Amino acid sequence: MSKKEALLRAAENKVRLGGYDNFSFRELAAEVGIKSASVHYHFPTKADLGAELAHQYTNSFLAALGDPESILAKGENPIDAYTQLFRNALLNDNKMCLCGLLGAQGESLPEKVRVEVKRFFNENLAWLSKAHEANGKSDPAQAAITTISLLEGAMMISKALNDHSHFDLAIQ
Amino acid sequence: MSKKEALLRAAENKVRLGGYDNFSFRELAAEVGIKSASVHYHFPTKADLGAELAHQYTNSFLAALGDPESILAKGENPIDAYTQLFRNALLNDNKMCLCGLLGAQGESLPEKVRVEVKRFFNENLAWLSKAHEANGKSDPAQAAITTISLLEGAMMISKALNDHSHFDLAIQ
DNA sequence: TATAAACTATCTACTGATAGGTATTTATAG
DNA sequence: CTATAAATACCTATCAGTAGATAGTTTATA
Repeated sequence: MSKKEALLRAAENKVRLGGYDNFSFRELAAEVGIKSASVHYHFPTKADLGAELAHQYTNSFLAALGDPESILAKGENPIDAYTQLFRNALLNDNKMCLCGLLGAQGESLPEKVRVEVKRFFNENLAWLSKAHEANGKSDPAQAAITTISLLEGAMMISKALNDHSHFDLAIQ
Repeated sequence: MSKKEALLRAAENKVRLGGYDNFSFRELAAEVGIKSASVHYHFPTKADLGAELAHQYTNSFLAALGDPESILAKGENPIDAYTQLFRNALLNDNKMCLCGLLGAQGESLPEKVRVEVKRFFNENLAWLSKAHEANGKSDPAQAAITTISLLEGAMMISKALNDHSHFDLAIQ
């Protein structure tokens, strides 16, 4: 793993635990074994790092999802697959959704970070609409916002109360 | 309004826009017209301020809700009343739920702040359970976590996308 | 020999926090 | 009634620590 990748992974951990202000170039540098000034070689500003982090996070998330149609073709419910992806993020990593946390912080973020967070939610809503439509839902757009709201909210509360059983109860 | 109250109101605005790190004693002091050192007279540490803020926020929220039984006695659905309280917080203030944001940041917060955030969610879940039970729901605890998850999540996404119509669509 | 990836050294700005001082008000004891 | 003590609510000045960022330099790679 390159230093640049290592910096992004270290930043992801910190942001998912405490938000955009929860990492500094000094901390990241120390974790990957370089000096803080060198972080600026890979990312000119903190906003650049944050934006690239959110961008990659969105890409990984979408890649892990695959296509709703092909999930359905395998005889699985794409909404269940989506729910499980969230559940794994919470249970395996024991961390918030990166863009969930950044979304809540939106007003205080640099513009280029906010743009990437918006992209995450727009792409997710599009995916979920497609999935609900494939499931024959009468109002796919409404079902989409309901699904992602429930999952993000349940994740947040489970983290706040430090009890993942709330998540499992919410998604029943 | 006393300086202490003014400090808490100023802090609430900042936290609801960007989280716990989004205010400093200097900023608060400047806003209410005192010096940053004087803020320490009212709140020994930043954690003390944060904890008192979350505590008062929870109290105000519960006070605004009233009792589920008495809402029902007026012929209204307590869950609708609860939903409207969230909606007003989003539309009037155009800000996140204080404890929603702090809950997501949970891992990076001082312990005494985290305790107050937990209190917010436990009290809200208790209220919602009572309300759903009064409505004759078969599993009030599950309905409660579902309700609050949906509302917190919808609020977060509406803020992230800067479009409150998502909230209204989600609560239909 | 050019480029990439790091370095050292330094800057300004801001953070929460503390020590110690100054009025003003309130409560208490002679 | 008054002198004194204490509490309230601020102040100035300052601290050590950390923040993001920059300029200029070195080292390694291809």
